[in-house]
Amino acid sequence: MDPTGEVRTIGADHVALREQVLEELRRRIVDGDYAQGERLTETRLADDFGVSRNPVREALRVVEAEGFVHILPRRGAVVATLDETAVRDLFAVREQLETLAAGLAAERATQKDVDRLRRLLEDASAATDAKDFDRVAELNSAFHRAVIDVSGNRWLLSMSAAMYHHVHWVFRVGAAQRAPHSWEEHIRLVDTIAAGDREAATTAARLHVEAAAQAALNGRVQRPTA
Amino acid sequence: MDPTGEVRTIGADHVALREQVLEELRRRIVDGDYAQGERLTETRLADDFGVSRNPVREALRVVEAEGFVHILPRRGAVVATLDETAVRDLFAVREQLETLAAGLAAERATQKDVDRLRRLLEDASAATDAKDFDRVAELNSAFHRAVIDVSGNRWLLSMSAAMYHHVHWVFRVGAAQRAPHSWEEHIRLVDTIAAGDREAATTAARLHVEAAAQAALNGRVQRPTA
Amino acid sequence: MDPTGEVRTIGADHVALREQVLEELRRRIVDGDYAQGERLTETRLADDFGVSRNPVREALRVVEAEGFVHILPRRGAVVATLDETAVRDLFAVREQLETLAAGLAAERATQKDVDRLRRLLEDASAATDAKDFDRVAELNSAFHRAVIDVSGNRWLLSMSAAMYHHVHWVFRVGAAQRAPHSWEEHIRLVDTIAAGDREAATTAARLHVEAAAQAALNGRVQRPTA
Amino acid sequence: MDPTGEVRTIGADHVALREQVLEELRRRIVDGDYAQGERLTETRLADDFGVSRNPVREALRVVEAEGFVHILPRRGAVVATLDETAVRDLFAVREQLETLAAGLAAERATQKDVDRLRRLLEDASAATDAKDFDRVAELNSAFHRAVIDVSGNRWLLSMSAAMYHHVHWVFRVGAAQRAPHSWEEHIRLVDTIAAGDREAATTAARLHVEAAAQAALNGRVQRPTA
DNA sequence: GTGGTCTAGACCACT
DNA sequence: GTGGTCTAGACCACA
Repeated sequence: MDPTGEVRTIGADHVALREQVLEELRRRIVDGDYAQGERLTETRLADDFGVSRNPVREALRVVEAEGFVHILPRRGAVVATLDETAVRDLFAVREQLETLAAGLAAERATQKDVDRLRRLLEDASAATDAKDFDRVAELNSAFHRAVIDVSGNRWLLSMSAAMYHHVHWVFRVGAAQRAPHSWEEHIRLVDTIAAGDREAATTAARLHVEAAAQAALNGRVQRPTA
Repeated sequence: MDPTGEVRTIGADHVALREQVLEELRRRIVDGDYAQGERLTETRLADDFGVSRNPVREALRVVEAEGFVHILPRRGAVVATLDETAVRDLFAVREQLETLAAGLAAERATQKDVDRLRRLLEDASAATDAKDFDRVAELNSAFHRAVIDVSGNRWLLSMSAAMYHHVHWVFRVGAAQRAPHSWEEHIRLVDTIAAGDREAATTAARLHVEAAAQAALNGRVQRPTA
Repeated sequence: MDPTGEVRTIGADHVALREQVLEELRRRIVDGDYAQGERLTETRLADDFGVSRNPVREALRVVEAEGFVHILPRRGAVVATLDETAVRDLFAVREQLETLAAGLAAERATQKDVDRLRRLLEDASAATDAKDFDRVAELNSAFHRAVIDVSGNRWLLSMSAAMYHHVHWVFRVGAAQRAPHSWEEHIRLVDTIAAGDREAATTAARLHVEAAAQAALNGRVQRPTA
Repeated sequence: MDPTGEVRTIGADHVALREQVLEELRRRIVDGDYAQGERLTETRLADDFGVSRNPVREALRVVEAEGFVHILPRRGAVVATLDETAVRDLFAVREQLETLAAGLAAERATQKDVDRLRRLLEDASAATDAKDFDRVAELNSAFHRAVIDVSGNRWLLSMSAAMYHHVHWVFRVGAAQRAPHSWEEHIRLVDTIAAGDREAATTAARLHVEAAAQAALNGRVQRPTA
């Protein structure tokens, strides 16, 4: 997100409690610490995080808008459930957004952008060799965010942020075995972007998402809780 | 939206303050009551709405997530700016989501769904004749939401909610003259959905969004406010 | 400082901007990034840290109380100068405080306390072998703080905090060659504490500080700037 | 304190608001106007002193560093509590610093220094006869500061400033009956300093502090306030 | 609703 | 003009 690598000041780095709560809450859902269908009361979350209920409330509004929880009036929040329909719907949308991103990226990518993408591929390759699968998952998200970044479309950027968290979620609670395979598709995608071939990039993105959807829907483990 | 038509209880009808604040806040931005670039302090909003600052804070997190305002750490909220790039980006994403919705709707629409869509078209026609343009704009959003509803994809539904508010915004602060024209495209779209022709529906949606984008980008009035 | 190793919550970990500015400011002085005698304007520091001037002002009051800067009325802050007298004065005071601490520690140390001290000695030994001198300096401060912690005297604790930052400063801008030697003295000190011998502990502390003072005064590099 | 006796300009006399707030705040704590354990909100202090909250905040940082209040993150300031342990710890440290000061003073005192000390003793004697106990307490602090001043150790000077305010605090909230007695010990101390006898001065200082500690710990009135 | 925290801006004294 | 000082106002978090 900050490709310049410049030194950040204290002021810019300082994050509000609300923000930290938001990230930790999202992480716990995505990582399955808070299971699907689990009831999340404000008090419980406030205790878990060692803060008062106010920052918790604001964080809950955001994860609700992102679709991670449902908030029932006067009944509190419940972690959303990833049933097959939800996953299918998610990937259908993802395909549309990602093909658009790939096409735009192919038109706009500079050499620097391509270098950045290739570097992510190399890092992922190294992490895969080292069997550091958490890092691989992280780099997967980073790669797709980078493509969207290159596309230059700010709406894609803001809409896809929540989407990739969900994609991550699907694979965390599902199967991780697809990791090695997907990176070959990533390489093809970067090649088409580097070639500036919009058509080919769009197709490469479509194939990648369709393969990912296939994997997600087959490999899924049903674990709705409570 | 509530096809059951059953009587709702008081408890179910009650909407949280936060929710009312959210809708009114969004309305004021979309209607231009709060101009682009305008600074929105929590205290001012709390006064405007006659509530305490807490529900205002939570509503602000949501409109931020929806892209209507930017929140600067320790500096407060500022209404987002609809420059040409933002509009272009918005319509590029809209095209992807709406073509997907149209294709899915063509596959899944029942006779009842088609009737519902046609009824909206008729209402809009009547409203146009009556020169009730606010109602027309409202029906425009309702129509597109209905198509997405028919598509049955819940992700589309949740992602597009914020999107249509933005589309609405673009036309409010831009030009409204496109209204009569767009309904002819809507009729064609419903015809293709009724015919169950996915391909044709996708194309009809694309043409519609492209025409809308064209209109939005040409008719746009520059009114960024300090 | 937190020997229990328990998980800290977000709320407890969150630090005010003022606090971060304070630590970074102190670090930059101790590390020589801000040289002795250098003028520190509030604006410059605010820019350096990317914050407004208010947290900077509050941090300046603290480093002034700690003796790192002098604040001239309506003239701003200047980094203090470590001349020979200052170093001599510092070590004279340190001797008094550290001999008291050692004596009290000998009287009160539990087995757990002794284990903690020995662990620090081992860590330092490892860091010395690894030639990680920054870590050695850090462990040096940690060791002395631990002794004072064991002494149970809260006044010693609060007064010595600033003092050890100064000691660190003296060695950073002076010579680092004393590191290996001092740890032998530390070992002797821990042995006397473990034996519960107040007299011997007091003596060991005195000898250690005197040797450190000797080293500091001989090895000192004169670098007052501006 | 200003032996030159020259006329001071207006500029030099002007003290920053922050400084005045600091001294008044410290005075009110030491005099018990703000009781132990009392909560001190910024707004309240700002009102009490008729200034804005900013100089109050800066003063609070200083009294915190001096140990008069504890500042809880995001919760505000509370006046510290003088329980028996705190007093005992304080006097243990005081003994170390004061014996050092006495020894150094014995080595370095000029005739002028000795005269200055004797004059303070006479003033105190007069004030005691006049039963002006506030003045006596003030002269007590002035005497000890003068000894440290004569010692020439600037670290002692800066560290002991806060310490004597605390000593003063202990006697204000405790018992004042020790005043007459302590001056005899002061006289002996000055005699040893005048004689240039480091050993004897150190001993005299130790006996004095031990007697003071004894008095403080016995005469203490328990008044921790909610 | 109260209170801590930070920012922006105005004042004013020394260059 | 530069820079320390203070005030006003607003965000953020707690109860």
